[in-house]
Amino acid sequence: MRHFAEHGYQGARVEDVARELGIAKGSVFQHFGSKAGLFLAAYKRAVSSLPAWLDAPAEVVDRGFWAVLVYWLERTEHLIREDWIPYRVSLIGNYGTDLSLKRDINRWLVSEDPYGTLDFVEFGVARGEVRSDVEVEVTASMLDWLAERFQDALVTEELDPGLFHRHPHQPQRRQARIEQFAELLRSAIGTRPA
Amino acid sequence: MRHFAEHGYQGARVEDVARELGIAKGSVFQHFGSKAGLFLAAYKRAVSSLPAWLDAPAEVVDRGFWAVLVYWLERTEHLIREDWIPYRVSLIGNYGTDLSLKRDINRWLVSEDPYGTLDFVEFGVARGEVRSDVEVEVTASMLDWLAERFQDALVTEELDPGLFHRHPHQPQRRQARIEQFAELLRSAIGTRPA
DNA sequence: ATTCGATCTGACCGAAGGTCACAATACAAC
DNA sequence: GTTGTATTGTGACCTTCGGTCAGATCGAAT
Repeated sequence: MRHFAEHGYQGARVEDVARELGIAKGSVFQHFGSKAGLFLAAYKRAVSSLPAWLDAPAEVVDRGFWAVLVYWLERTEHLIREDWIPYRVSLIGNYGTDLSLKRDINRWLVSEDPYGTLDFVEFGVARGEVRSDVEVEVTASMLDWLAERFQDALVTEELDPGLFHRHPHQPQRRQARIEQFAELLRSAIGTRPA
Repeated sequence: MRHFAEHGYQGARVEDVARELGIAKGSVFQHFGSKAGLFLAAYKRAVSSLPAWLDAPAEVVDRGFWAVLVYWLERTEHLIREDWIPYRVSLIGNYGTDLSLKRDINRWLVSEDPYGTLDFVEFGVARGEVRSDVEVEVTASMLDWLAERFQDALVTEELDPGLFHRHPHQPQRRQARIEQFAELLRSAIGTRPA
């Protein structure tokens, strides 16, 4: 994980990873089959170590779906500074490998749902905070896509369409963006006010 | 473009591209500097060849923002079948290269806005069909992200099953998906009914 | 025809993913 | 402890492919 996080997928060399682990290059291929297999294992570990939506503190969860959403949006930057390696690996897996590996990654994401997005959406629907007139899967996909992309933009200039990094050092703007984003999301998938 | 579309980024070999063009490998590097440079050029061409939002037929544009949106959502599948190469190249650029190349791609997308998303959103705001209580950039980013992702899902359904979808391809649900997607988007960024 | 810069060429290089015959180790049976 | 077998580890070697460069070729100006 660390090596991929530091060097990217292409930039990471299997032999270096092996040397750091004190084993021979051949052993890495013995265990993981290929560089892609090695990365996939690292990716799964990285993503599994990240918090799921409903892992927010109990008092936040008690306040409901939207409190949890805003909690994580605001918390992302913090988490990344504390523990940037899994985020970086996840970013690389999402955008920086190749399509066949991306397919394996996606299959895994769909089957494992490591962030518990489906649970989270169902939690929101059960509380009457998320609309139920659209299939849960569609809502969950939308939340997945947008939250992932928004976090990625928040975190890295590589994927930022100018939202956060165009004007450096404007924390109040960042906060405004988070609020606007949550507002758009609330409008999209929240229950309509009567 | 064709070669990248058929083989992916990693799978495309510069020498093969050169041979197909009837020139020497060295010449490719002369012109484009590197494989990444070659791909970037192909990517720009591919995306530039795709229609912008407001390139929809005049009578559709006359019917407003949401008519244009639905027009393109429904038309995408057609376009992809007629002319899959640029879509595939765009997909590869979005997910299948590496982060440093992705950075260049993103810079270009932000500076060129090849789909004219900002124009399109401003068009919608001017007609009172898109909300104006949120910064245009945020709205445009959201539209960009979702439309891109939606399109990718359609492309990969045809070209690379299992890459994006929670569910296997179900043609009869296609229309429903498009409608739900448009509905979510309308809720998110449309003007609120009074 | 000559000159000279721009462009093209392909043999060559080096890096890195991947292989495999052999070595080392672990473990079971006696 | 010894022997036999299976599992795991090793690193020299192979192949592929992005990238380089010295020389060849082209083309416009004189």
